[in-house]
This record gives sequence, C-alpha cells and structure tokens, in this order.
Amino acid sequence: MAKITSDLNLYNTADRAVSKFVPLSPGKVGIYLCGATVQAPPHIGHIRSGVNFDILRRWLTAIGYDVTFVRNVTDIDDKILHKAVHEEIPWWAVAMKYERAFSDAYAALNVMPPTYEPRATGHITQMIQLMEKLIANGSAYAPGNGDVYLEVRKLKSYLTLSNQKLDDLQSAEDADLTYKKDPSDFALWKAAKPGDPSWPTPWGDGRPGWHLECSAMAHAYLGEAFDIHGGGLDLIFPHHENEIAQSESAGWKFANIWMHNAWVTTSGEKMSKSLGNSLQVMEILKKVRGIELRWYLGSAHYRSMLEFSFEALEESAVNFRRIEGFLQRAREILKKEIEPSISSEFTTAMNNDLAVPQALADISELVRIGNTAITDNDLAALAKSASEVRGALEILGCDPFDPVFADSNSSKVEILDGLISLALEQRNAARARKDFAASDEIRDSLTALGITIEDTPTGSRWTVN
RNA sequence: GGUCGGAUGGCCGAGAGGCGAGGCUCAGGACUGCAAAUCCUGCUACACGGGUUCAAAUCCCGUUCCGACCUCCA
Repeated sequence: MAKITSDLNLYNTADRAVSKFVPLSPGKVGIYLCGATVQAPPHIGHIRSGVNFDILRRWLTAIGYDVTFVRNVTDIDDKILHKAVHEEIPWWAVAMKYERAFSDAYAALNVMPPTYEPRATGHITQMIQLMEKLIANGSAYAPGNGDVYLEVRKLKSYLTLSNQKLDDLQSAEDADLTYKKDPSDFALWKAAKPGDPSWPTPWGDGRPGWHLECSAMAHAYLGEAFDIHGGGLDLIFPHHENEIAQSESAGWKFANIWMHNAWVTTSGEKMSKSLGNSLQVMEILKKVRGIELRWYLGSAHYRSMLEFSFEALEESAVNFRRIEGFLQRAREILKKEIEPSISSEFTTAMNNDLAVPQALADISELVRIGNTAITDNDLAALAKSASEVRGALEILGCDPFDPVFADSNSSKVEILDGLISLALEQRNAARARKDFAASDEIRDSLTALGITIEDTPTGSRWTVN
C-alpha cells in the first residue's frame, strides 16, 4: 500500500517509554505473541489481546512492512491435564477442543490467522536442544529426578522487564527445595507423573514448562533476535522474565521490543473465571455482531484497561452502526465500490503508539463531513471521506464490506429486496395520493418485522435492524 | 514488603503546561406529510490538599481511594 514511513513510535515495556520503531532488518518485522493456553473457551479478555495485536500487524503491513506474525498455542499444561480428568476425555482432546474454540472466536472477530501458529507439543525437539545448551553452559541443571531448572542466581541480569529485585519478591511459601537449588529457580522441564503424558529426554521422561515453550518456538520461527514480543500485562512476570532469562542464557538477543495489552475489567477488576460464562466470546456474539464486538474491544487504547459493560458495548455498537450506515449510503450514492485510503490524521494517530481513540475521533469527523457532502450532493467530497473512512476501518479490522463479515444469506437478501420493494411501491403510491394512513400502515408493518425505512431525496431505502 | 498502573462530564473514553478529542445518552432546532437518517446548537469534566508558573486536568510534594503482579493468567 504505502511506502514505509519512518516515524512509527511504539511503547516498549522494557524501558517504559515510547520510542521510534526501528526494525532489526529493513522492511521486515517479526512478532511473537503469546497465545492461548487451550484449557477453556475464550472470554473477551483473551480476544482483546488478539484484536490489539491484529491491529498492530495490520498497521505495520499497511505502512509497508513484511510482517511475520507468530502466535503459539500452549497445548500441554497442568490445567489441561486437570480438565481432561474432569471432562473424562484425553488431554489432547481437551486441547484440540479449546484450540478450535479460540480459532472460531478469532475468525468471528476477523483476527487474521498468524503466519505461523506453532503448538508446544510439536516443538519438543527444539526445547530439548535449548535445555542441552543451557545445561552445557552451566545456566541450567537437571537434579536427576527428571526435572530441569534454570539457576536464576547465576544470571547476570534478571527481572529487568518488571524492574524487580529477586530478594524483594515474596518467597513462595511452599517452595520445594528437594530438587531446586534456590526457591526462585524455575522449571524448564517437569518430570513425568504417573498417568501424565510425557516425552523422553536425556534427563528422564517429562513434559515442557510453559516458559521454555515460548523461547524455543520464538527462536524456531523468528531466529535469535526479533522485533516485537507481545502478550497480556500479566505475563510480564514471571513468564516474559523467564523467557528472557532462558533465551539470553542461550546467547540469544531475543525480543527487541516488549508490548503488553491491558485487561478487560469488570467493576474495576481483572476478569476472572468466577464470572462464569457470560463474558465468553460466543455468548456475547449472541447480543452483538462480531464486527461490533471487535469495534468495542479495539476502541480503547491497548495499554488502557477497558471497563466492560453491556451498556458500553451497546453504545459502541450504536456508534459503529452510524459509521457503517454512512459507508452503505455512500456506496449506493456513488454507485461503485469505495476504494480504501489512509488519511494523514489516521496515520499520525496510528504512528503514535497505535492511538486508536485518536483515530476514532478522526473517523467521526470524516463521517460528519461525508454526511454533509451527501446533503450537498458533493460527490467528490463524499468519495474522499468515504474512502478514508473505509481505509481506517480496514486497518481496525472492521471494514463492513469485508467478505469475512458478509451475510451468509446474501442470496436471500435479493429476494428480500424484491419483496420490500413491492411494499415500498405500494407505500409510495399511497404517499403520492396523500393517503398517509395507508402509507404509515405499510411502514409500521415493516418496522414490526425489524425493517427500518428511510425516505431520501432519491427514494426510499431499507435496512434490517 | 517489593514492582507497576489507575481516579476525567449522566455513561464510555482520549489528552498530558495555554487554544475545552470523540462517541453514547438527554434537551432544543433545521429538514420531513409524520417518521427515520442527517446536520446544527446546548448540557462541559479532570479524586483531595498544598506548591511551581503569566498560565496546571497535565509538572512537584503530600493525602485518600481503586486495581494488577510477586513462580504456569490475555
């Protein structure tokens, strides 16, 4: 689309500041996003992370970068094993079931499939290689029971991302020092327990620790150094600190920039599973369309907490429908597809650490200008504003004309249009003879069916609510 | 105890020394046979107490309240 702009600025958690983005390799960006542990259906907090980083990816692509986007699936984990017992199905069936649930949710919200979507269990070889390296150079140790630990006190630096001191941490009250040299040492690999799945290693049968997976997979797909590592705020410690510890101990540069999205909150608190099922993506999609949920989740700045309520969701959907309605009217009036383009205001906003709220203000202004152009019958001005609105929505993943969001009953829409046109002909005949009782009766009947009629200078148009 | 973040109008949500983001709601107006849609106008806020400054929502000091992480959470 556009040529690469050199003035994208991003916030880096590592130095708590916004700075100019400089790719490691000109024209290319590698991103690793910590994806889901597939042990439950996704709630809107999970999917917000997906949406936020999807917007980042789309913007990087729009300004000309060749983006490699990796989002992993953690398909082996304590919770998955527990769930398998609870649901009385194999652990791998649990993982597959919820991986599909996540995929469905991502698809419903138009989150693009990652370039690569590695599963942890598919990368045991790379993990063993990494552990061999860490043990060989003295960073890690295998106490003999099948576990492998990283020895954090040997690190030249640790906890730099969260800016903590090792000795300030509240020590785990139940740290088991049978095998660990220090309570802070963390498991790279966990010895097999009877009945649990396991893989053979030189140190005994076992399964991967969470942190090790991500280092191994990021390395496998993006190399020893890559541009952006993302995830939720709550992953900073311990997960990302431990990824850094392992990867730097292996001699890798690892991530250049760390980006973290904030949570969706309810009553000011981080969402938790105790809230039940009501905030699962698929439940909310019974109330609003996918494009509307995406608009809502994307509308706050990615580093700000988003306080969820159904009222706010509905308000946001109303706002979106106004913009969508404008684009539909514009297409009808212009009698052609609207070519997306990027306004300079939108570019400025997005280059400022993805200032989506600022971009939204610009979109509102463009819609107002466009609607005024419709009133003034200024087709050139209408085409320009509609084009810039569509271009912005495309980056935000909310283009109403995107086939992803197309009505699956499009063939029936034509039939519906024919039927409603018949009714509107009757109504217009009644209006022509000033028989408003009859014309209103037709309109009321249509309204009762959920069809809204608008009379415009060029005739009546209809929309389904 | 350590680390990090937050408090903005009826609601959501930006901004980060001056010129009042934007949306939603509500009220009034224009247009319309009436509506709908659209446009215009109005309602105009920065937790509290000090301080710095010509000027503070924004910077500094203090206070209150809320939240997150501290070893497998997006």
